[in-house]
Amino acid sequence: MPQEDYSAEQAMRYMQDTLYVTGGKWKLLILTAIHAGSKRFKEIQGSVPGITAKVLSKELKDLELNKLITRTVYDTTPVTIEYEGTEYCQSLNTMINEMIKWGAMHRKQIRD
Amino acid sequence: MPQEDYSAEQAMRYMQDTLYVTGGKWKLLILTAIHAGSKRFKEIQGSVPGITAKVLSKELKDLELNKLITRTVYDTTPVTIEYEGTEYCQSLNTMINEMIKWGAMHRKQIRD
DNA sequence: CTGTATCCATGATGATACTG
DNA sequence: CAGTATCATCATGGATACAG
Repeated sequence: MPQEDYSAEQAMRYMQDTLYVTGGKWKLLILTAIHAGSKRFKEIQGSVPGITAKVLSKELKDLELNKLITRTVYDTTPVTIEYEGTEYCQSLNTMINEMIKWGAMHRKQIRD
Repeated sequence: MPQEDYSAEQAMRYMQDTLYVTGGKWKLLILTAIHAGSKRFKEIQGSVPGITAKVLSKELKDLELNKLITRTVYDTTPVTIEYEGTEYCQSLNTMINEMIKWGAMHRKQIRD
């Protein structure tokens, strides 16, 4: 039984909060892509396997609403749009890196 | 731009692996409940707000298949069944704790 | 390029009742 | 207590076409 910093009820609420913002099939994958350097719509779509434009569009809006990314329109011809993680988004870095690390470890495990 | 331990493609694959095992609406909440000490079916159902017996039953089977929990039948009267995290499940502790910590921080932020 | 609109299929979930 | 069965509903996502 691990010692926790929070009660079971608190832990549950906080986990729910985290999942509310980052949960679902795509958000963490999109953040991973942006985290890794993708900025343009097509670039992100290329990085996230299987995502369609419709879904990516909706998810980017959600992330923007939650202040995790910014959408900047550059007045070039044709217009260029860049998505970037906000400063606040960086608070997710530790968590995201832990998830990636676990996935790497897990992949090793199931291969053996 | 943070320095990463993995290439963008690797990071994406590993994140996908992690989400494959722990993703979806309920798995991390169930693991949080078990992590916090819940063992019995009803206990877990009581800890995870809104989950139905049908869904919990299915999710517990998935988690068992992925070797994250064990299901033990005790031959009492009436029969007692306990779910517990495996040793392998403990490798998720850091990640889960980071998610809970982030939720706690985020809740503070949005309150202000 | 960066999306939006529409239509449709599917899987996930909810409600309720029921079993060993 | 610990689930399963059945039916209905609903959100998610896929395919395709189209727009600024």
